[in-house]
Amino acid sequence: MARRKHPGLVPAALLSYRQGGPWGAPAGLGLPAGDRAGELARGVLKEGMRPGMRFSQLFGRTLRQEPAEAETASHRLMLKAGMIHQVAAGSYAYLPLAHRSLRKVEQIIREEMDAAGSQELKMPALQPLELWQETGRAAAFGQNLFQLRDRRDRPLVLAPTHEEVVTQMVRAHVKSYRDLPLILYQIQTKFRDEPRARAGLIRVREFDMKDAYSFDADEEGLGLSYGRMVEAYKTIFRRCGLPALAVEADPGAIGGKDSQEFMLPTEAGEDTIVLCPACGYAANAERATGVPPPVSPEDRLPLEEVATPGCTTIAQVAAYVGVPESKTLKAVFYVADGRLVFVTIRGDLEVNEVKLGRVLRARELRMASDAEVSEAGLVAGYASPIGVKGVTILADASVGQGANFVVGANRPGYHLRNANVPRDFQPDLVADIALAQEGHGCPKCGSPLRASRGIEVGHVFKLGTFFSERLGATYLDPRGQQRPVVMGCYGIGVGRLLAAAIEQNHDEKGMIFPPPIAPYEVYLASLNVENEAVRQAADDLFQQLQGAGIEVLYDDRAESAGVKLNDADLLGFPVRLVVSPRTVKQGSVEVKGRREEKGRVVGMPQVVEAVQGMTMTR
RNA sequence: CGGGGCGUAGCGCAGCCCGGUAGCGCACUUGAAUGGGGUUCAAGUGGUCGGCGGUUCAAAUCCGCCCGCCCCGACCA
Repeated sequence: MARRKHPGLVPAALLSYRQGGPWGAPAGLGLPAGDRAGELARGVLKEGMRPGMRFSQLFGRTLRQEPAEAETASHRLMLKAGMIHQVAAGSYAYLPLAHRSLRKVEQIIREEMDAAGSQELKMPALQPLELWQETGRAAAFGQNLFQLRDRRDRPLVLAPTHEEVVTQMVRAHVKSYRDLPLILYQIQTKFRDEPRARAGLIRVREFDMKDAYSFDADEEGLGLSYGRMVEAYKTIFRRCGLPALAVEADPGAIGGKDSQEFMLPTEAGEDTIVLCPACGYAANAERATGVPPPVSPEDRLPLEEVATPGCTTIAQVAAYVGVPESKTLKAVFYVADGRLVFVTIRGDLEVNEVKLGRVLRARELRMASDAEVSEAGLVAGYASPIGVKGVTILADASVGQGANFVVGANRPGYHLRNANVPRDFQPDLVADIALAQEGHGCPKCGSPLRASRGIEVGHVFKLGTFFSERLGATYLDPRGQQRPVVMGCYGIGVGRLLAAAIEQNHDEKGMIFPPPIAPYEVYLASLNVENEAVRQAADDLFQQLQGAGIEVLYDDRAESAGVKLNDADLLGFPVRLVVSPRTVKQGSVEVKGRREEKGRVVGMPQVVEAVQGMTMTR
């Protein structure tokens, strides 16, 4: 830690940043009175945040080498910059720089949620397990739910989300249609015992989330609330400087109607999204519909057996028989809630397990083991939907869009060619269970789809009456009828948003913060602090900037120029100011934007104005 | 949970095979020089070698068990 003057005992009133306490400025110097109104007008974000900080007193240090464990850019850079500190797998402390960014994100979220008419509150993270059993979600979350017991041995959970509690609370306080509509939100710590935490703040086990819940009298009301939240989200991401993309998402186990995810496109993303450059269709690959490449029509030929020794994969079979993969049928076996399901799909396509699970209404879905497959009388690698009994056969829609397929013969070393539906076998169910892939046709306009990776930073969801029915959250309508409230929920991962922003905005030297969420707006470096004139000029400039309400980290450390300039690039604030013997001699300062190649020299009296010109973008 | 890798100073690593004084670079402290892209020299501080047990005269090193962390997969309202 940097050496500093011990603050000693200072009356509390003097510690306010307005007074210029020993942390914000040298004792005794004090800060100019400043223009608080003007400062706030530049962005309510500054509320409660001290605008200036000396690097020599900042908690957290930048590292020369990067911790070996970090691979993802945001993880690596945040560790290197001393912004985060790992405490356990998926559990991080936010040091002051990260904390400032997070507070800015939260503040933007608050402003937009408030503007959309929702009310902030805060619910407990510690909740009785019983509440989660009432809705069946204790089982649905399974191992992901953190559970613990109190001293009286009562089972408790650390909440992964708050639908149960908010619904229970609304049940007690909402009685009439006159109490609706209602949107409540909080920014709260969530706990999820993820199977694998990864990539720094991208997937963690303890994280802060803004979660909002809407309560309406009917579906139409829900539509309005949902629309308002979508608009608020667009504004939030735009204000954070992030081009988040709204994509159709899978509604999940609760079975709501609409669901959209807000994705930030980046290679480090965990999700695949498919989008149509022509018409704007965009969906999570879990959910997306793609039109598979067509196959040319042909006459139905008679079924015949062919020997295919050693051909147990689609690629081998297609090559051996001499047909394209799109003229074969793939057989995949799943166990859905204990029941074996024979899934067949055109050989050039992949099964989308999310769609499959939804079609089967399965709570638990997994691939079948080889043993389970042979117990059902099927031959792995040569399994055939033709002549199978006692097993549910589910065919992808693509099976009906081709003819004369090569399928297994259900005996080792043989396949059948010229299989046709429904002539040769009749599926119990035909549905779209194919994974949409790059190059498939857009379901809206037919143009080729593109695929991209993305990080989910927000999710909005129409819940309907799932929770209100189970927990008895009802209201009386104007005719005195008791009805369940209709709900929606809306989440944004705050820390993940910060990580995603860095993921998307960095170069080989460091982070490049979108200005609205940068920890500070300005990095002020003094080169050669031993030089009294430099020190004096930099100190003065530091005071001036703070007085103008500009957020500035003043690098007053006795470090070499290289160290300071590299740290400036690493931390990636929007503006870098350099005061050096050279600039002092000219009565000027070097001003450089983080994305700019070269700085420019600005006369000392014009510096504040120049900086304001570069940071007033919000 | 399956596969792989790793735990030695705040960070990056060597030492381990072949048992015998715990080392290097960075960071940190002191002094001197330097002063626009991780500068130089000198002298220092800092370590339960992840934990427990075993073998041995002697364990960072060999053996066993456990714990933690990372990556891939599975999983993921």
